[in-house]
Amino acid sequence: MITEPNLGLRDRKRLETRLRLEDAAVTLVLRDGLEHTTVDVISELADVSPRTFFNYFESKDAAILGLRQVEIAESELAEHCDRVAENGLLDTVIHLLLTVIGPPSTRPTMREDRLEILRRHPQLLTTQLAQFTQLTTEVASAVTALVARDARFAGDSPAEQAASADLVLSLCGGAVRVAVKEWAEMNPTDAEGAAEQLESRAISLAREVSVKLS
Amino acid sequence: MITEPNLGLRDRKRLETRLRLEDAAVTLVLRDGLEHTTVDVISELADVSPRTFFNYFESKDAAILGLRQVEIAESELAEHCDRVAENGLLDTVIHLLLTVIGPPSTRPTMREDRLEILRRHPQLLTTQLAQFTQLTTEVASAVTALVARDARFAGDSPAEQAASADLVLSLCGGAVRVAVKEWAEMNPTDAEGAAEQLESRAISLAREVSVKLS
DNA sequence: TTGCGCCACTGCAAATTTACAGTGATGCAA
DNA sequence: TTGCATCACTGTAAATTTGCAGTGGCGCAA
Repeated sequence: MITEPNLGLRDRKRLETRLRLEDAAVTLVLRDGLEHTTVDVISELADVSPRTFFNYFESKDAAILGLRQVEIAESELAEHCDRVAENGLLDTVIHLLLTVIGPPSTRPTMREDRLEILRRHPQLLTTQLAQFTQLTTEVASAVTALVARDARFAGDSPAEQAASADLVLSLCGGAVRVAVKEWAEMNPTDAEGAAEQLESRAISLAREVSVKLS
Repeated sequence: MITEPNLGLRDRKRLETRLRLEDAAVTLVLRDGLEHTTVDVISELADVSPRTFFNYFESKDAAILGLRQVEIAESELAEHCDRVAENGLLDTVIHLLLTVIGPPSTRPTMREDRLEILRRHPQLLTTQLAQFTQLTTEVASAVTALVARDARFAGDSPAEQAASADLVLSLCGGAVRVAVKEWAEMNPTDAEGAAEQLESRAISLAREVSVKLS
């Protein structure tokens, strides 16, 4: 059991429960197939009640695919706003994206297992796509809020701010995507603690490009 | 991990938490001594917050000695009352006593460990004694309620009922004590599932005597 | 003696989990 | 076609856990 530092007891247990549910879902689907894996047995294997399952995931598919519920609370946004002053907009948006995507699972083979599941049950791709769409929308509005609070865009019109937010999101999204791809291509044994490096790698990618373009 | 049957998810987890706390307390006291074992480290080893510790035990000593908080809820009493109709008063009181004492821990060496702790830290005997006193008092009032609901004592005065309750409690307490002593003297390897036999042994002891005296 | 820190323990509000009783969709057997 | 069972999912109240800010005792150093 990898102990997550910087996390209080409550948050650590929440994370562990989420991972137990994802592990149980993936394991059971691989063993018994999608239709024979009910929410009840997933919850039983994860040692929580079925109702708790739906406190963590919007649907059975979401647990199988590891899709997190996307909703940026006002308080959370405030934290990110504080980051803007210290670290700049790019860093903040990248941090926000990684927060939304969530920490990669502890199980090393999780990625391969999920790809195998998608291969066997292509209907899950629908859920996958829908989630990506919603995720982009949600994050976009948050980024808009962040841009509106940034001094450099303070005088712009709302329309201009929205456009800037879209561009910032594109840039940061691309940086995260590249960083994740690099991470995904790493030798699994090297993946130790790469989660933290993911953020700094994405940030330096984004900064590089933005400096070159400025 | 021994799975307890007949128990819902909520009750099973509550039992596991209690046992984790008792295990942690005994382990740490044996390793580090009584004064170096704080509630904080016990809770940390049991993976709950220190506040939760005090939801389960009235004091640090209670956890070390495995003394359960004694309080017989109205609903619990109602269940026991149902047993009176089916099984008779003696069976019911004995069942109540064993419920209050609580199921023996899963760890086989727990008894020896606690005796060793009492040897090293005799001041814990004070807590032990105090608890026994309170336990007797609490159970006594419950037994009084049970007697009051028993058809054979229905016509008696409250004073007579109270006296009968005391005698019934003495008899059943003695039976349980003898049964526990027999159990404690068993070869530890034979102690498998003896918890259930404990009750039937105590019941037959009490019945034997009451038949002989009637 | 005084202050300071550690520790046992408590009160309380907020977060989390559970039990339970639903609803609606879907498949399957009579 | 008509139940009937199963399953995904939801609303809600109650149980449980946690964080936090205490209180009070006690030892120990200045």
